[in-house]
Amino acid sequence: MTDATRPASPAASATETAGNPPICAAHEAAEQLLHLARLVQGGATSASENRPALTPAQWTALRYFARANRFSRTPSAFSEFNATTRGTASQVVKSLIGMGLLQRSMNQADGRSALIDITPAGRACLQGDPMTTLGEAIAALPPPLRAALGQRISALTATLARRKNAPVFGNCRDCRHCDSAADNATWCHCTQTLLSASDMGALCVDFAPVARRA
Amino acid sequence: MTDATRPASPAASATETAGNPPICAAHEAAEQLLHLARLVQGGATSASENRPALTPAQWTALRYFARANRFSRTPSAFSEFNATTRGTASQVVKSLIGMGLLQRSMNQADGRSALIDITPAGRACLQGDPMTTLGEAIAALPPPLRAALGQRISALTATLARRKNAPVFGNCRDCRHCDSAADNATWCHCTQTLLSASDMGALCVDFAPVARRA
DNA sequence: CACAGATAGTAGCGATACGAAACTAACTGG
DNA sequence: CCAGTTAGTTTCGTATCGCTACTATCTGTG
Repeated sequence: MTDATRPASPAASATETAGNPPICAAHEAAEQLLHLARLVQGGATSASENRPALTPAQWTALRYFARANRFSRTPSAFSEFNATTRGTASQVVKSLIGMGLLQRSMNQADGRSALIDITPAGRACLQGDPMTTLGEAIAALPPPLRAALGQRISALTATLARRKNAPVFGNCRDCRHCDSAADNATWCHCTQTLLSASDMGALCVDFAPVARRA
Repeated sequence: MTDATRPASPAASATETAGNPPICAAHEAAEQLLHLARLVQGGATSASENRPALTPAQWTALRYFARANRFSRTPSAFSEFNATTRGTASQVVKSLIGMGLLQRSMNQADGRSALIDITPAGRACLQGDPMTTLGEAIAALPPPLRAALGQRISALTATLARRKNAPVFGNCRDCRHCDSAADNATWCHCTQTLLSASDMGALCVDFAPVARRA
């Protein structure tokens, strides 16, 4: 391939990126981060035997209801988490229920509220989550780098969520509502319940530096 | 709020997250990363005076054509970059041209190819890019953390892109086609052209650990 | 108890994103 | 000259997603 096949003359190169301040490293990193997310979600979401070709929104919902604790598995909480409207969230949930990946049950104490739980089929489906490729890539990092990366991303998420007026959705282990009395159990002052060890790693709407219901 | 208002009995808590292996840190970081991207793109993309309410895909395209070098500003290159089809990329470009944010010109050497350039209006529009909130949050990090974060994200992007059969799209300064002879200019063996300093910071389709045209 | 206001969830509408496939035009190699 | 490839567009069907309106339920106050 010779120079003649290239579109721009050398003289043209002066104008094309001129007048443009050199992109700062932070801006560039932000672009790469969005690009990374796009690569995970967009590229070739084809179905296979154990991967039923869910849309990005459906994967997000399935992941959410697999990870959220029992106070947070409602359509409304998911809509807040995902920075969308309740209507949109309701549709996504409905579609997943129709596939048998989620199931709905009534809240005995509040007739308005619905409890959404992931089904065994839903858990099996999560094994084919396209996001796991990213998880594996992160897992391949040396442990100190991986830990630092996770901390940074968490902090950025919190910053952005605050700026977008979305709730922060942290883990109970970092929540100031929680009182770690014993080794295996923790008292949550917000929900007035005793949390098991598995609860501690789950997402919670009531996560708070800022108390929302106290 | 008392315990009675809470939906699940303590006994139910044993089943809801049981049978679920504790989510590993890498998986959790991957989820947070996608969540972060969602917060940037999804939440309240309302229009204001200098921000014309573009869709996420349109923002991505506008950013791409602002940053890509002169060999990479084509609809096809953008479609590869964004892990989408040429048809979709064509539509997004057309819409931005209709808004006057991009402009098209013919490639003299190849009648099939189109050159897409960002207009002054497009550059002005980028000032209102919702992604800048993320850029600012990253810029607020201490410099060593920021640099490490950027490196990690770049590496992850490259890994994922390779796995998705998408091109890697790096900067010329990291490309092995490039031969830094002088301080201000670099010879690119791939395109047989002399690159200016501003070219070096731009995205290139021909970026290569793997030579695609050599 | 009555009632106003807030909240959980759903339904329908419209605009749009996106991928798949078909198509045209132009380039490339023999 | 001609088969094969590549750049780009168009069309179409599906799904996303925000918005608005609506119902049902809960909560607080007098």
